[in-house]
Amino acid sequence: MNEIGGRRRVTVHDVARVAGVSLATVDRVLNGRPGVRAATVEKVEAAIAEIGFHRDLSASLLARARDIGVTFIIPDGSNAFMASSAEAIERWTAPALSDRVHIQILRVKALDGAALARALDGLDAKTCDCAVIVAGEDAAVLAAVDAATRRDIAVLTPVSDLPGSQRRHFIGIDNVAAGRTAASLLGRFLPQGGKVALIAGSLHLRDHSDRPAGFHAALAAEFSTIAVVGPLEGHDEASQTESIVAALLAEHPDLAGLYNLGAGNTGLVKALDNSGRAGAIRVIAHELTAATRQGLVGGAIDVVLDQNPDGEIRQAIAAARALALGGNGLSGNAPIEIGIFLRDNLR
Amino acid sequence: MNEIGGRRRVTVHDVARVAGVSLATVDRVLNGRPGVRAATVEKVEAAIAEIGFHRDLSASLLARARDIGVTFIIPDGSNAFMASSAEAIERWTAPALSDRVHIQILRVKALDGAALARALDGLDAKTCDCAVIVAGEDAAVLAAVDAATRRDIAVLTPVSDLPGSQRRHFIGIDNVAAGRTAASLLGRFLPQGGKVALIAGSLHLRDHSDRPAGFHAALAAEFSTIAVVGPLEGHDEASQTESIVAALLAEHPDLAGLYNLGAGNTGLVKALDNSGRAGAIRVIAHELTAATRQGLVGGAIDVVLDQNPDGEIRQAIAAARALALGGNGLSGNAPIEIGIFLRDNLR
DNA sequence: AAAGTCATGAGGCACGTACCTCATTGGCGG
DNA sequence: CCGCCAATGAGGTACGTGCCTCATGACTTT
Repeated sequence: MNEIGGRRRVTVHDVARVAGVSLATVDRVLNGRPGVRAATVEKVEAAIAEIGFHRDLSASLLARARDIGVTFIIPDGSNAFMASSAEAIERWTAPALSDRVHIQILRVKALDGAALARALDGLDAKTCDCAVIVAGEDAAVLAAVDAATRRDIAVLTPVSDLPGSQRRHFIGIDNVAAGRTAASLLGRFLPQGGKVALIAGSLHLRDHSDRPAGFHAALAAEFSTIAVVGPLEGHDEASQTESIVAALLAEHPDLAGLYNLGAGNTGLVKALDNSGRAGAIRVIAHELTAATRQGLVGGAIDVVLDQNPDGEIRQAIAAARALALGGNGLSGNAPIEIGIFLRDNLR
Repeated sequence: MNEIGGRRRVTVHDVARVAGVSLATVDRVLNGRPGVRAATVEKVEAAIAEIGFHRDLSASLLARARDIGVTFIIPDGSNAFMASSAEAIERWTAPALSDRVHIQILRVKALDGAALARALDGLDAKTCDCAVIVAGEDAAVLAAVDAATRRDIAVLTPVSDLPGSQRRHFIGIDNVAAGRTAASLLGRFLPQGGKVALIAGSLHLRDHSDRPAGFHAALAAEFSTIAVVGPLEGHDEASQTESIVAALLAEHPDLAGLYNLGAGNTGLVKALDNSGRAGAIRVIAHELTAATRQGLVGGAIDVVLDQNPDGEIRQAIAAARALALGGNGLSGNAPIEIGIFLRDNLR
């Protein structure tokens, strides 16, 4: 009794019966194989719509000879966000295996479009149904993405979108909104107005250029009493960020707020602590990592905006599964929300 | 070739071979059927661990004769949060069907423990593997939950925990942390200190008593210059909340902040707009609904704390699937985070 | 010693789909 | 009219697990 509440499950047999064709023909239509007249295809599709047939993913997955392969290509290096993404991927590897999704991680040199393109080109459609990449806007990468798509490998681009490419799906936060949110919080934190510093990492990645745009726009629209210093570039690097912040603090004794939209937060916290002004300046940073966590708990950082890598990974896996199983992969996954963390709601 | 990268899938046959027992015995162990000596059980479990066997959910689901039934029992009435939960449930009904999860919604009278208990008692294990309920701390409900658990129906309690029961899993935000977060934000919004009003709904539900606890604790610890007015009870009702807020605003011309931890936000926004002081008072409310959305966009509300019903529903479905399939259901689902929304990061 | 109980083995069918091979049909051109 | 080919039918096997029946051997009870 494959039923709940007395209704039998609708199967391919039902489709065949209603359409007045054989099972083999239904199968040909369902799996896009050749050898069916257009008129017959329509009959089958009408029957599918009429009785509300939905392919049973369990049986489908069981019947197809091979499992689903998903390859994550992530930048190598010391970037804390990427490290936590990698952790999240590893955390989900075993559970995904229960759903016959095999996960593989490939590391490439950070910010090297050519290397990423080579990695993409090297993917074999036999062992990889779906690639998940973090890419800058690079011509070589765009070409590689399109080539992979033509080889029947779906490409997902979390974190940073690739507008010009054939990518199937974007998973990630709205970085303009993130910048706006930082501005809006700082504005409310400083009702008297004041001087606020903006620190960027590299402007190469799209997410790092969207954020300042949103930040400036929101400040201009709502908080005209706040003046912005910068942007200064910390190159996502702890020691550089530390010296920049230290210089900044020395130069502006009246600094009231600070927004670091890049990485290198270890340096940020160190500089603030050393200056003795931690807690007196309202600070917003990005990505929940060991460094920003410590900053929150210690009081040097007020708010952390987070991309929720765990959620992104989960969604990427779900989307990959849906894509590989013939769905469109877009159904029913909400966009990732911007995580906002204070000391008080740290998970 | 059921493989990726050349490694064959580990099946029950492999377990049987490695353990040196028959397939039937492995099956008995895996599905908790009687008739196996303890020593043999250990042999099988050792083999499972050794070769890393994981039950194939697809095949398992396919093999068992019936699908998974999940019943959501939600309070009837005009509560906006429940309405958006119901929407989220309906949104996920179709996608869940692809995974052989049948979703059913049962509505009971709000805040009526006896009615909820009756609904739970009426569930048949034949058509329902898992019930998801929102319950107050009621003796009748606790008993019904335990009874359902004994009938092999797993019970999940999102939103509001039931500490004394046999519930299998809690999905929901940390409401003490939510209260702390509201306090922490208001404290930072009002660096000069000031008077802040606290409005509660009913203190019957656990979430509504946890929030003020966190709120007061955080204020006391970090923001001693802020004085609290209240708590006043709005009974989660728009008209009552409106009159309370109107009276409050009239009585305290110097009110600087407001935290409504209950529902009835339509009334809150109306009272603020009518007073002409919307935007001049920092306001924090709960649950992203049409009313709070409007408040955010219009400027009457600064921040909304949200339980993310969509995420909760998704997790409840996933947990129900895992539970019904013999897993423990707890693996790999992060606790729900507190959503923090400003006008700038509205989704 | 006979009868009974318990642990286990052996094997088979079912679930719904994918994919394969081998007929069979009908229409077409030569 | 014959042969060719495209379209379709018929039917099988496989995927990995759940669940069922029946047989067998060992050990206990009377």
